[in-house]
Amino acid sequence: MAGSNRKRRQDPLFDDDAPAPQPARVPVLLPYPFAGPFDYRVPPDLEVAPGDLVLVPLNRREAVGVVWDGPPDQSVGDNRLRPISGRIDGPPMRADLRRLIDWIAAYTLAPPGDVLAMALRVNALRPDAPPTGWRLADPLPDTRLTEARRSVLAALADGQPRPGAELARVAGVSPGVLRSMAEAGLLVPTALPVRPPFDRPDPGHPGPTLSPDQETAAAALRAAVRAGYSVTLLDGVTGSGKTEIYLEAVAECLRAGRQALVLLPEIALSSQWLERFLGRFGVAPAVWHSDLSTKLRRATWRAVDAGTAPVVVGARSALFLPFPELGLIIVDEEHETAFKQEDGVVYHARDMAVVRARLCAAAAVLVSATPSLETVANVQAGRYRRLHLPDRHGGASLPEIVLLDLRATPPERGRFLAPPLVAAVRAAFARGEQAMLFLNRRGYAPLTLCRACGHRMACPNCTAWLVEHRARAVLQCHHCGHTVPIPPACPACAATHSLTAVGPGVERITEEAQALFPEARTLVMASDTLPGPHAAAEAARAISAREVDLIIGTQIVAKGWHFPFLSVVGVVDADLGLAGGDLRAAERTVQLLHQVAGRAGRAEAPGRVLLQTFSPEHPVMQALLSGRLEEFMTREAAQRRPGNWPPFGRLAALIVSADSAAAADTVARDLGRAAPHGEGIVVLGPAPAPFAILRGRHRRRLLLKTRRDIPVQPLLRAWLAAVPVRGGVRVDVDVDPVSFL
DNA sequence: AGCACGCCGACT
DNA sequence: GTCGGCGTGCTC
Repeated sequence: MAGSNRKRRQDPLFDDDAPAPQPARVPVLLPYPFAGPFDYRVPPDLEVAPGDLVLVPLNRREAVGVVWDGPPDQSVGDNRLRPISGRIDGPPMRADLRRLIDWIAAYTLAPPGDVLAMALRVNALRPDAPPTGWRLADPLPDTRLTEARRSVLAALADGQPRPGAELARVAGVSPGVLRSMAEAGLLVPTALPVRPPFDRPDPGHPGPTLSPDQETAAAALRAAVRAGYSVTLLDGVTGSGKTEIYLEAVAECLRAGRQALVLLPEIALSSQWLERFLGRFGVAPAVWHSDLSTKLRRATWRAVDAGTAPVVVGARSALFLPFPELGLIIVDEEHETAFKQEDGVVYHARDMAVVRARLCAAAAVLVSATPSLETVANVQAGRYRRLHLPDRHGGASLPEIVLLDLRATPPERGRFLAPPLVAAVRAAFARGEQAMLFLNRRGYAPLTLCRACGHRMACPNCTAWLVEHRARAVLQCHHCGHTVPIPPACPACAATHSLTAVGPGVERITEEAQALFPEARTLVMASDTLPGPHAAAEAARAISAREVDLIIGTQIVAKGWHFPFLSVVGVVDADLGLAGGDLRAAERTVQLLHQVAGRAGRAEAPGRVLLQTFSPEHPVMQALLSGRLEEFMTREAAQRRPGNWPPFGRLAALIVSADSAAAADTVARDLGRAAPHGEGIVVLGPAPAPFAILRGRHRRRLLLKTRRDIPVQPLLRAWLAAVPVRGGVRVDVDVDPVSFL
């Protein structure tokens, strides 16, 4: 505000004839990894204010930047200052979004420019955006008109600009005619008016009837939406109707004339969610994800900015959309690790959603059947409120959980489905119901070894085995994508017919299932068999239409689907996620398996879930068996508290990576020596990162663990500044790491 | 991130 | 003899 003369107020202190107080220099944030904004000189004929998009000279080129806030840093002398080239038309970036960018940069230690780059990638209004439509020149030049040109003029006679493709079609001319008319000065390129591309959801549209419990929760959320900033955890078992409840909060937000954002972990798999939204409001919401078409992206961005997209459902990046009136952010499946962005700027969309809510005075609602320990800790500390739903809604009972001890009832040799599971699937088919087999592993087999010499097929770039994909006849690394044809002989000992698949993937389970149930119509759901939203939506439709008997899938089958005829779910390897000493392995396994189990028996048919395990006595299995998840999470939390592990302490990881092990070791050792120390501060490592070699780079890891009242960012900044990092070596920072890869 | 400058290999 | 590989350095 101060310093902007765009809106010159009648101020007695200023002589109206004198130039308005325009600062000589302003900070401009550029979408590049610099430590902070650069100062630029403001030319006398230009008026800029914070948030304006500007074109500036940078080195030997022009760059797009955003005029930032606060005083310029003055570290560069006036003589070295270069002038802003010009303002870019279009709405400025609003203050709350600028604060969000600053906040994320400060918290994650990412260069602010890198965070800005994410927000600008979301911005569909680039300076090179082509004109989006045509209107008639005024006045019209006096030119001879052909018949084709006359029909174009007729099509534009109502004064409404039209997009080129539409105009050519309506006028019945080729696009070339429009081009030549533009050259002749008859047509002028013009921005199309913001058409509301999204219908206004009607909060009064009759939705489903809520149970008394649901109505109580909905009323609490409505009140929260009216009250400004707050964070509420909405939790309850799968099937308790959480979606219906938070859609009431969305309705209340709409009644208040504000916008709502719903973040889903996997927007590509949201077809059923959209149907429920449609059922509640009668119209579809705006959808946002990274591979929207340019046209739809632009329309959506503009509509959000203009406030004519009242509800947006989207993936992580929707957090950076320019909502002018954001009143509510829902984070559905808040425990999902998909909300953590792992490359580039490393941030957790759930936590940043809470930050944005605070900056916008909006309500945040975190939704999950199995809330993360972080969120539960925030509830217990009084920072978040909690709305708990005790029951499944609509009379459907929770599925019966059965533990299948693989030691007691092992599968046949070379098979992976134990007889009781086979029998349960067969029984479901006999009743005309559907069954699902869940295994969180793509491909045919996770390991290939030579029976003759014991050689294991490993990735040359990563510390990982190659996964066999038999249908494509290749071995593939799931970390770097390295792919080789299945070799005809062992590469180590040259023995033929000696390579053996070890362990199952969904492909192998499919093979086994087809042998066991040859009459069943089988559908495989994995990220590589369902490429994109349409394939996933089509699969969901086929299942709901009972065109499928058996569903075999990886974790994408767990995501919120509602399959009314599915009554038996078999978990092929319930122990899978527990291996490897990850801090969150148990928590994540409970969350994933509970979610998978929730797919069974949501309608009339009661569900049965069979978990194949080698350790039925494991607390994770016992928690799933008893359904007392909260108790389990409390015990899990109790184990983390004494060592100050998250959520009771703070954690940050430094990943050192280099082309050579020696270079990585040197920097890792230097970091180890310069490690911060003090009361409540612990540094673990350096140690080889769990994938010691990834994509050909050698990786070492250090962990900084502090008491919760000690902020890690200043420690990290000082630490990194103390250790010079030479060329070819990178040190990546991950504040609040969720995975330990 | 770009885009330059800067020193060592296979080509018109 | 040049074109060109990408290593590292700088950008208000």
